[in-house]
Amino acid sequence: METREFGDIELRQVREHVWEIPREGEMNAPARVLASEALLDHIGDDKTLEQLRNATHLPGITKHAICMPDGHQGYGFPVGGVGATDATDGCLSPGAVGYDINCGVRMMTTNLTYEDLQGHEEELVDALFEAVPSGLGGGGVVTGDAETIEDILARGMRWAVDAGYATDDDLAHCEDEGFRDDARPEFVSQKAKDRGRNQIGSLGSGNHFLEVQRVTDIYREDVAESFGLEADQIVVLIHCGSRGLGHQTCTDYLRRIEKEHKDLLDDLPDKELAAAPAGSALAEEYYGAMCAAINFAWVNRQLIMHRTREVFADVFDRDWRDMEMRLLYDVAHNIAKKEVHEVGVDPEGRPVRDSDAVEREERELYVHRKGATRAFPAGRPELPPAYAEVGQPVIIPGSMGAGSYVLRGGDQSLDLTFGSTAHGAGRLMSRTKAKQEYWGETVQDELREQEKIYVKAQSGATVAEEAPGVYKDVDEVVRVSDELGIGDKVARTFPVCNIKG
DNA sequence: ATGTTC
Repeated sequence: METREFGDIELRQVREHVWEIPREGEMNAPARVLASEALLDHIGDDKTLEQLRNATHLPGITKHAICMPDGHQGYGFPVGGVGATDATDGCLSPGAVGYDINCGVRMMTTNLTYEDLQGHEEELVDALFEAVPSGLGGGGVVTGDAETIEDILARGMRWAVDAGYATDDDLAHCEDEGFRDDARPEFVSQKAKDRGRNQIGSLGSGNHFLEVQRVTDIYREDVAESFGLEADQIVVLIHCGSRGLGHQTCTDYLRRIEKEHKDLLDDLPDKELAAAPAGSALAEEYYGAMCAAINFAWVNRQLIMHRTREVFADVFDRDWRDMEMRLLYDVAHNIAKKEVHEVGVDPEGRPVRDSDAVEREERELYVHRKGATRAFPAGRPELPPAYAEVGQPVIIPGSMGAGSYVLRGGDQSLDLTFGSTAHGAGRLMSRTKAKQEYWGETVQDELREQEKIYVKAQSGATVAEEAPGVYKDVDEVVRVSDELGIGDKVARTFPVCNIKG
């Protein structure tokens, strides 16, 4: 069996695209990397593997710590990491969720074709840029008073329905129906709420964007039909998170963990893994606060989608309902969730990998997905009726020059990844390096002239940082997901208009 | 990712 070495870490190949760091020393489980040889070279290039091995030290980590094909190093726990910890005697880790709680992506379909849009690209990109708040700092679609922010945190997209920004159909096409019942706004600090108040409905900066795209390829006709996708169709992708509110919430709880659970931190190889013991008051409070920030992010994406419908109605002089602007799905890729999974256990009832298991039991776990997307196959009870028979849509954004993919949850995902797959292309170089290599305006000119992609951004520096060349090959990431059967290719899109911070 | 350096 083939092995690969990166520094002091040796990976053994289990089978194609599956690599394992064997359990040793203080590790509580082996680690696994799901990658082709080419992607593994990227993953071995930074601290991802060391961070993944560190993650296996988390109390109660079950089966494996897993790195998706687009993994790269993050704060403590790798981006592209999945870690399922026992919800009773394990831990809950803000570091394994990330700063941008419920960063995620949604796709809205339309009945427009690329032909309908051609000639209107500049008008559309200008109107979207005008209507959708973006960039660092404040300014949102709505400004919330103290009562509104509480309501948004508690009720997520249900608030948006009552306020006239969402329909029941939108709710039915969102992970968790756009609402986490476990949200506890009282555990979100006043400072975080104050930061969130004037950012309700705003894109933010960095890799966040809104993109109008056309469908170029269909890989599974029957699934695409269930998703309402066909070639040449115009769709809209919205990628953003919980802005300052989620960031502040993460910061608040990292600090409290350092103060209140120093003993646990001292036992971990990296303090940035920052976990609170399951069942502790702090774990319960963080879970309630994180769920509230999750609700905020869903409202954020909903308000941006609402504005997008208004802009399309203006530009094409038609009601958005006539253009059938429907939410296909909204997926979170920075979250933790209590989920029940079947795991193999040893004779003492301890979760072990399948090859060492004597029987299988259902366990309640905190599934941390940090830069990883839920990818549940048909049959999981969490799926909404629209996708119960076909599997959930998974949306994987590529760079602004490459386009994106729609997948559906694969039938191997529950066995391999606790029902997860990748979340994007993954960065190849740092933001600093990107700014040395690229100039924003040049990138925009080339995309427009060579690819008919219209990009408008608050900052030229952001365009340089997000240039297509700074990302890995999204096709390769998706190929691995499809071949492993964790997320199956359904359709591919290509950018038409892109706005960003 | 982020009122981009508590």
